[in-house]
Amino acid sequence: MKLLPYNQEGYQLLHDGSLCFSLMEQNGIRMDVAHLKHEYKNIGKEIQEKENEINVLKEIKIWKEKYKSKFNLDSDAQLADILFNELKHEAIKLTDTGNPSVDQEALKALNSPFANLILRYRKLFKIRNTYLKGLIKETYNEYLHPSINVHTTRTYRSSANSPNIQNQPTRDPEAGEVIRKAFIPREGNYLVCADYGGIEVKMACVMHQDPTMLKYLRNPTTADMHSDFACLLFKMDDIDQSIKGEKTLRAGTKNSFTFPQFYGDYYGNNAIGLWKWMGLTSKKINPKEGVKIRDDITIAQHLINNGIRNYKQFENNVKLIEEDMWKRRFPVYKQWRENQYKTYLKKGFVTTLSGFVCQGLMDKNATINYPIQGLAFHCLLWSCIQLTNKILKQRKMKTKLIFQVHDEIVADVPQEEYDDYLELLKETMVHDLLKHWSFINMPLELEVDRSELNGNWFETETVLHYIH
DNA sequence: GGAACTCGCCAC
DNA sequence: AAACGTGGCGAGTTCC
Repeated sequence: MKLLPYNQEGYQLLHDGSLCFSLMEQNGIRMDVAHLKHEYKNIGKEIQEKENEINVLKEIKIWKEKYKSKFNLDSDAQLADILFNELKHEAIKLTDTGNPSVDQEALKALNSPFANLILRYRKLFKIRNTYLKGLIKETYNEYLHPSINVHTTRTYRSSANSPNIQNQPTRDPEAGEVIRKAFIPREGNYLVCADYGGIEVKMACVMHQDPTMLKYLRNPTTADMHSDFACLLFKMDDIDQSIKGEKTLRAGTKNSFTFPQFYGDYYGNNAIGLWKWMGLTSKKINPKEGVKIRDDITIAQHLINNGIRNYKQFENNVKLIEEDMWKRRFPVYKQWRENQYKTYLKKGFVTTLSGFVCQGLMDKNATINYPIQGLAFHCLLWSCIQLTNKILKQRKMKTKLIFQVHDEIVADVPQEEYDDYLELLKETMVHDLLKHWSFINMPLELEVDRSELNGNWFETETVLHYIH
């Protein structure tokens, strides 16, 4: 895969972007080394405890008898052999190469003390060996200087290594706390995290200009795409996000239907995901199971009341909503997708609006997704460059950009510069970008989270939600 | 002893 | 007819 600027603008973006990121690398991230070392020991003890608990189980006896001195708790191949050959469990899923899988989903399905302990052990092992170990290794004089690359991805996104600053845990609260508490601002500073809301969906829309999607994106306070699809999928009149179960259904729709559909997924996978989000554990529908919606009834009971009595019928509804989505709601978007692929077949490449060529062997999804991901990231890259220029040249501020995660910029900001920096973010990431790329014909959203003064990356609060 | 592979899992 | 996009990395494993 060759990376290739399409025009002068593309070239300049990578040139300035490289310089900007190189400065970020120099700035570095302040780390709480004592915390890292303390947690490394702490988690180590927990790992040892789990090992001890696992070691007395009957499954381990069988495992050790078979593998003798080669016994290795960290070997997935051995684990699969014991579970599926020796203990005759049924494999519920296979790996890419056709072997029985022992990933999280497969082990959860076994629902045994042994499988659950392995999962717990793995999680702790990951926190210690991938994250804590990597952070300790790469921290010099209390600062971390991750490498940021702009030349490694087919999509023209960035990547990061040593360590990968772009995949630090956050969704799992336990891992998030252990790791993100180690990231701290300089003395007297805040960590300020600014991210674009829905930038990929917006950049897709910039290209396809589907009128229905435009309407959603131009009316963010009154229209909500994910709620609308949730209503169709679950046969509800509306979604009340103040009800916990209904909020979950909306989140499930977003994560298991809308976004995967945009990436090129289909109803079959979506239905499996949605079933889990509802809290249903087997393909046989159980009216007592599932999240509670309004009037305190389960989603399973609600579906039954509305004529969906089994998984197959639910999957069929997802199929109907998929058709509705592309044929009736977003026909222009659908046509644009077809045209992307046709263009590629004819010319051998597609381009991004930021000035790059996507070429090489691509399947249909790639011709659709690469230009979207690239352009979305280039919104952030452009903002990083402008922010850096303003901070250094125009304002001579002490604020430092320290890293970036695709659609989020993290800065280390002195208390006295905080108000100015917040204004700079709004001006640059929203107003200036809209002027710079006038093809962006919809509002942009900016969310800013801030740590406490002398706080850390784990304990942050939202200080701004800006739409313009 | 290192390269290349598999698997699993973290992020957007 | 088939069916989810982009990365990095630790550990195990296989091969040379």
